[in-house]
Amino acid sequence: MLFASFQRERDTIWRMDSRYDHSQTEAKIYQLWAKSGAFAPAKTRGKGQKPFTIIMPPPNANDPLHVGHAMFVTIEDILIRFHRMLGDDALWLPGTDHAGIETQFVFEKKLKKEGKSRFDFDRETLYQMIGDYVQENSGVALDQMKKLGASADWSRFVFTLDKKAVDEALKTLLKLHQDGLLYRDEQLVNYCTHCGTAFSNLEVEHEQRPAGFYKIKYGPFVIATARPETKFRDTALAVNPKDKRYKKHIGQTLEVLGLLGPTKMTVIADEHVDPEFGTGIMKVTPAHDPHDFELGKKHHLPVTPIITLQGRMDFSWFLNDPANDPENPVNKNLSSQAKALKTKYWQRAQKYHGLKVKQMHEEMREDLMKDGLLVDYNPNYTNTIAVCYRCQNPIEPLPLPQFFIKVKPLVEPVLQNLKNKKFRVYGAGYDKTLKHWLKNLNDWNISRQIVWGIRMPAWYSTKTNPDLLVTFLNQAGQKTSGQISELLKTHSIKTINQGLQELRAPLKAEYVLSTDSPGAEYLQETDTLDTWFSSSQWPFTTLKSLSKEDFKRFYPTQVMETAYDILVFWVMRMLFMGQYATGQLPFTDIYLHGLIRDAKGQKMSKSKGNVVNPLTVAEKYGADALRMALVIRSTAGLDKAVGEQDFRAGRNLTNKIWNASRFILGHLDKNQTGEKKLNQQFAKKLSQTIQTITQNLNQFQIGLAADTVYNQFWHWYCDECIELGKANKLGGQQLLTGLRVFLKLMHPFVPFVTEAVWQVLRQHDLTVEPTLIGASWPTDSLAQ
RNA sequence: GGACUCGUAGCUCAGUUGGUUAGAGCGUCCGGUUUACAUCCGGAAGGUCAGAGGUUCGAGCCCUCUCGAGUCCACCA
Repeated sequence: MLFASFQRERDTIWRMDSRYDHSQTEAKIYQLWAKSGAFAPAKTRGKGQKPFTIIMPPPNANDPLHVGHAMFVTIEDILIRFHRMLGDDALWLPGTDHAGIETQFVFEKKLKKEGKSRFDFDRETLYQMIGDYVQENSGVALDQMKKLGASADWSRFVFTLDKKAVDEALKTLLKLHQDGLLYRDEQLVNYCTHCGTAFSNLEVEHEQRPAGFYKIKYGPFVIATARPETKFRDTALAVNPKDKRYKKHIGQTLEVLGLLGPTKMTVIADEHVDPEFGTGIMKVTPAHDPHDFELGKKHHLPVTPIITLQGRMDFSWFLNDPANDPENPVNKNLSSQAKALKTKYWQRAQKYHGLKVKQMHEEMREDLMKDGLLVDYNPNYTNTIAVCYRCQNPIEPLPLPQFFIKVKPLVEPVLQNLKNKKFRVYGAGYDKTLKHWLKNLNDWNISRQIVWGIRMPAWYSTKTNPDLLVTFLNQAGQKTSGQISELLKTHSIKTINQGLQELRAPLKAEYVLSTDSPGAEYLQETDTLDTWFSSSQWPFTTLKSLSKEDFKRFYPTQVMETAYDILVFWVMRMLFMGQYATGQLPFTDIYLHGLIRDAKGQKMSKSKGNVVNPLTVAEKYGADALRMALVIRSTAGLDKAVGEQDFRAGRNLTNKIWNASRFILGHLDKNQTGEKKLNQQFAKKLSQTIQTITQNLNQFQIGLAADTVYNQFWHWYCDECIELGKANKLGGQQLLTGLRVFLKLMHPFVPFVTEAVWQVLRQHDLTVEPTLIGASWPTDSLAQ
């Protein structure tokens, strides 16, 4: 039985059991690394040292790790350890993301359980509460990454809402503003009435959903629609200019009888209308349909919303019009028949007002039938609708003034750089996907109606914008809302600002963009920036927030490693934002890993109950086993099925490494010299293996490198060479050299067990390098 | 409708610029334990590399088509 102790580690006795027990080693090894100072690069870059920087994709600050995180930790740790051993100036910069919407919604759920909602608090208080909540949970993910062996430089940790990082991100916003690339506009935004915020186009999913399909009598026509509730605010009818059936109506203004009486509608012609679909005639609702909105712009139609931000029907436009009120004096001279009609419409509007869309459909169906306007109703029609990526509720396209970034000028240089191969994308065809996206990207809506995030630094003067709509909690905690000019008569601006919940500025409102308040009479926009706005700048805001020197030394970075499913959300945006803000691409190599699926290749989901918790696996089989299982034979861009048997195989490898080392150590004293020819062959093959693994890793063939080193170690070194050693055909020193080489080659993949063995070697003075994490990568000379 | 990807052993997947008898893990069968490891060792079965055609001295890999599976995008009201 062999005994060993850590060099200079007091009282830590290492017993080489016949089984490798990860639970006895991993925590100690991690501490050893931390103490050795290996995580951080040296104070200054050494002569001739190449930079190697990876900015970690920041996990959500309040989320525990899932298996996807384990994948990025493993791959990035492999790369960083490899380059650290190569002698590069290696930095792996960790951080966490505030994840605006995700986090706020988790917090709101918590509030709901306590019987509260976000509307019970002013935005400052709410922000503080969420901040405290995130603070409480933020250590979890970091500790878990350490358990997986992440050799990141924790001294350079950055959080997306750190003041310095925020300042850097806002500098870019001001630059965009100055360059005329930031604008405020009222467009149809993707509004989720359930989540209470707008989303960018990328955050909207399209789904086939059953929806009722209506054919409704519309004056002389019949129109087909799945959204009958918006017809009250239709502003035109559209037909294809080539459609013979309707040609004669083009340009006509017709009276159309609807559920609330007659309205006037002009028939316009547009190529966009498909004569084959439905009845070939389309109602135009610019306020609630993206295409109708475009059409409305083209034909100068008014934008008249009927659905509120809360997702309820708004008939105030009807109810506020005295002409519609049968009891109003303006209607006193009506005939009794006319009055009865007015009363019917008036009562309907009252009934409709405030209904949710779904209820509205039911009411309408009944009323349409009563009035004989419903030509056909198909309840089994399936339609592609936009749904919220978070809550899966339908997205309402609503007109709302928001801030947008013009992307075309930002994207151009990136496309050029892609064409000129200034950066590479590793991952099945995703370079093509990226190209396609860059070419077809729409302007980026960066406004979000939530508080957890970077507040838009836009300021509205209450003097020049008397029509700002403001909601705030007064000193007694009561909610008050109204136009600012009215509110200021009874409240001080200070009170309003302190209790401010929400500010809505009309599109024409003037604003000043500034990180500081331009004056006492200004109120700041209450919207926050899209989380991706700050993360798109992450590669340089992190480094800049640390120090000028760090930015200079580590930017641009080398590798961006993340899952392919956030290519367009994050990677693409980092490319164009980095290029724009710094004049340089933020990285040169993009490695996209696939998604981890369960053993049967099915997607992991909570509802299926097949979710693998990486920490549970790490506890059972060891972090090394988990890492190996995730990465071995994985391919960039392709999904990987991983299950219990893979973890077991990984665990078996760690045991194999442990026992092979145990054997070598126990047999060195026998001083075998071996046969010269076999020794030479051994040396040659060892060199070849080094070359292969090195080349694999340099070419980002990580799964192949893992597979190769696994097989070479197990089936060549152990099965063949050690057996030759037993027969005294291969020299003991040769085998020891081989062991050291393999420990080094395997270290990036299975860092704990290799380091544990290394420490035993060190104890026996069988290596001069004190730690494996700080050791040099083997070259094909055999002087290891 | 557009784009991308995949189809290799029973299952999950590798296969590095086209180059000897196509590999691994798990599973199956046979054998093995006097001391590195049964979390092991030796051996075996199992593949017309989806199909067809083409380029080539040579194709799992390159090209074309067909079939099958999946992902992403897309304005059919």
